[in-house]
Amino acid sequence: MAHEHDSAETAERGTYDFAEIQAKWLPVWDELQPFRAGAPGDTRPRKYILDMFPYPSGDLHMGHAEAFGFGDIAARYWRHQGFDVLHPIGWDSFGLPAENAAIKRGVDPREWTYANIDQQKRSFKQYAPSFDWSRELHTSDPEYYKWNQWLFLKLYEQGIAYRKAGLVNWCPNDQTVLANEQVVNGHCERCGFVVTKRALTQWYFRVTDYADRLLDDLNQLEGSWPTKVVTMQRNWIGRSAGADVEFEIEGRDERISVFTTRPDTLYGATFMVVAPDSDLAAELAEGASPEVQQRFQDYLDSVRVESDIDRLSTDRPKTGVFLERYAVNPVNGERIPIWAADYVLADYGHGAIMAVPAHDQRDLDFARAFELPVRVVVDTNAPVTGVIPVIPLDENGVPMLPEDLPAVDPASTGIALTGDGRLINSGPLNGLSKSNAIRRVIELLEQRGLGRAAKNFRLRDWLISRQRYWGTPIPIIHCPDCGEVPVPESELPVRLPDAAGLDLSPKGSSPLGAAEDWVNVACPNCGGAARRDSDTMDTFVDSSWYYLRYLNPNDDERAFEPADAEKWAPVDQYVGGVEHAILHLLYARFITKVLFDLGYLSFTEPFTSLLNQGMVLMDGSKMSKSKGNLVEFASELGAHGADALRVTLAFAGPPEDDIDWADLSPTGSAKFLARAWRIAGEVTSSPDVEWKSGDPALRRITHRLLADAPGLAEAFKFNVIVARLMELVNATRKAIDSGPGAGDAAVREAAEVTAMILDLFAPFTAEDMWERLGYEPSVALVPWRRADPALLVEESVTAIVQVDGKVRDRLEVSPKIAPDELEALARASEAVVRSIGEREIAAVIVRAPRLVNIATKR
RNA sequence: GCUCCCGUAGCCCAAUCGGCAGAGGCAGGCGACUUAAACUCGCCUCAGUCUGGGUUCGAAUCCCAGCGGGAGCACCA
Repeated sequence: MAHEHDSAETAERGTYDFAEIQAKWLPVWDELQPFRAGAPGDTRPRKYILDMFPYPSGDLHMGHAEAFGFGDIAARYWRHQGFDVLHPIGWDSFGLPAENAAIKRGVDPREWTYANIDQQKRSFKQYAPSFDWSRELHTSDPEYYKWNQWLFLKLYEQGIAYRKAGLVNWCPNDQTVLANEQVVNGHCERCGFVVTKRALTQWYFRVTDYADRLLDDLNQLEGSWPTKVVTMQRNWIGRSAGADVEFEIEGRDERISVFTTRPDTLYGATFMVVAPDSDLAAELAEGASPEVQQRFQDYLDSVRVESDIDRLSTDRPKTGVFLERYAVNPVNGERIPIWAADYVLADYGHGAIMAVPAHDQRDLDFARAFELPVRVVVDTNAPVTGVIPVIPLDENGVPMLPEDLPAVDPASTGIALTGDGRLINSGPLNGLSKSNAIRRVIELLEQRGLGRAAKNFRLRDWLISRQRYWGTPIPIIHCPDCGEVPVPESELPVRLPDAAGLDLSPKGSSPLGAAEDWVNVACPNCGGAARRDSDTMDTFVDSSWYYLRYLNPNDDERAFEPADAEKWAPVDQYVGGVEHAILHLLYARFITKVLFDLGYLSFTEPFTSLLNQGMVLMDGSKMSKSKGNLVEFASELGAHGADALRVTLAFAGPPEDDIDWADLSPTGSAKFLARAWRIAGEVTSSPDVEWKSGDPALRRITHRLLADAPGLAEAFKFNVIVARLMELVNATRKAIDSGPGAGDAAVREAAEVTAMILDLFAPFTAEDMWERLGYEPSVALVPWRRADPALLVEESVTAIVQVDGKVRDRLEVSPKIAPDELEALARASEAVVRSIGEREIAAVIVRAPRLVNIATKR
């Protein structure tokens, strides 16, 4: 009998089986398409939620699961809030891995890439993020990269895209050039090889023209972008203010300009240094004696073989060569020697500096190494107006007079005096503070035409050409007669030639150059024989504007429709890894500003809000096959199901924190989901039940969650929402088992709210619950239920009574209690009276209705 | 070396404005159900917030110093 009863009950309630639920709902969603955005006539307000699109590596891993999970929570949340949510997905499908696989295994990079996309897409479908798949795009499709080329031509017209010769970063492993941003601590950002320099002619985007705006507009992003990313971008752009100062050079007609942030120390300049690898150094050396020329040449050779990584080591002894040439200090006419030294960089400022060893540590190190004079021009012990002077104390704690201060001679201490102070030994600047002296000396220089206020950036122009196959061909034709000729827009796209028959192995020049049929063309201008530019674009060009292509990825008339951009863009919520803090995000900001200037966009920042998810670690370190700590996404998915994985990752902690898979329990998440799901099957009331008749205690918990969840979601506190859902499910369980029972209206209400909110984290379970509760799919489109304000106020609150900050009593009072009434109750409390004892009351702080603190005299 | 972030139960994490340190989970313990086990359900244990100062009626929260961990930058004139 008992057995029979059990099976009857099981048949009615069922058992939670994630595989069954997944298989049940996937086809339904495919049919219903609840995540299609921008339906004609849809009047809902719009939100654009975007995940950084993936490189198609073939499989999803835990990092994807986490990142796309967070993006999906946001997308689902805004849908419940009544928004028409655009949540697209696509593939960043150009790039080296495809090419390297082709070289290694002889497969076609295109086939390799698209096979990977197929596989990864199948994984995605299992995980069920609420993507609008109808907008899927591939950057390696001609339909996409055509518009990359269009963008290039627009930039070319503006003079923003240009070609120049220069020393560029070179990765000897990938056999290609790298942008500055792709060199991390002297290593290739992709493969980790040590980067070297090569003299090459390459294509650049003039991002430095936008440096000021890229920096200043970061202020708008503060608060909605992670502080870390904003700081990193600020540092990367690296604006510094100072002056350009011109020095006459003996035996040279033209003056040399140097940039300095400390023009106030101009009287302390005792020598000049030029970058050995600059044209300037070569020219100066030419005018010197043969021995000097030889020594310079030897030095230059030794500098050239140095990799960046050597140059980066900070406490390396200073090296250099005296060029036996002299410059003239514009303010005091002093003759100072000119040296070539590698601590001065050729591509920053003017590739030359005035050296002030007393007040700059690097210059001081150099001066001490080569016994050059050191002259102090700022007395850093002197008090400065407007600044409270810090007067040093002697060993007895008595303030020291300036004349008693220890001698601080940088030449002997080896420590440069970089602080503020009063100018000395500086003619008209004597007595001024640092900032006043800077202002004054710039005035003097400007009057005499020998200098001016100036600013400089660490940011360099973006090198965008690559000598590799699998990328967007640069739409330029080189004609012997006409020079650089842009491919006419009507002839776009310039399609990539077939890989078949091409040697893709890295040679330092583009494989496209060998595709004779492709590379040889008639000049669009004169019709003569000409050659296509055979370089391809950095894939960061592809991703710098893809967010706009999603608006209508099939538009073959234009890259995007400005009216669509007006409707949807900028992106309301962008989600992705912090590894793109500089690269991708800086480039996308830059291109957005360019498109704004060209009149295609009405906004200047692409991503209004940014969420950087942390990493998924295993046993404290990054997962990798070689470490043997790899947790496979596919096997976890098979073991626990998509929903349990999503809940586990969302619950693990704040999204921006790194999480350790070893600390997590997908089994625990699955148990929670099963608990929630079972409740939906136990509800016996019908959907038209009167909510108000429900148990008030349970309703209060439900409505508090309804009220709090939006704030939590918008602050990305997804882990807290999951915890609150668990609390609600526990309370509902209790209401069924030992409270008003499964038929109570509050139980149904709690179950429905659980399903609605659970949809953010566990869409399959939520959808199934929704059905069990008697509704049609999809729960994803259910509007957020409004919290009843009446249920948010407590009937009574616990007021705590403190004496000298220590809790002595608790009182149950009305939330509307008057402060003096509460104080009277507190003073009457026996525990409080006992605690105060004989002491006299000094003050009573009342914060009705929560707290009374009685402070006594001590 | 410089800058920024973080230190709360055995572990992962909560804690609107400075106002009861605990919401949730993991692990652990006890119990109910079971012939038994699993599942499920119920109950329980556990910290005074890294250390030392300071401000305050009151500090996990604000300030200073130190210790520990993480990140970024690192010859940028």
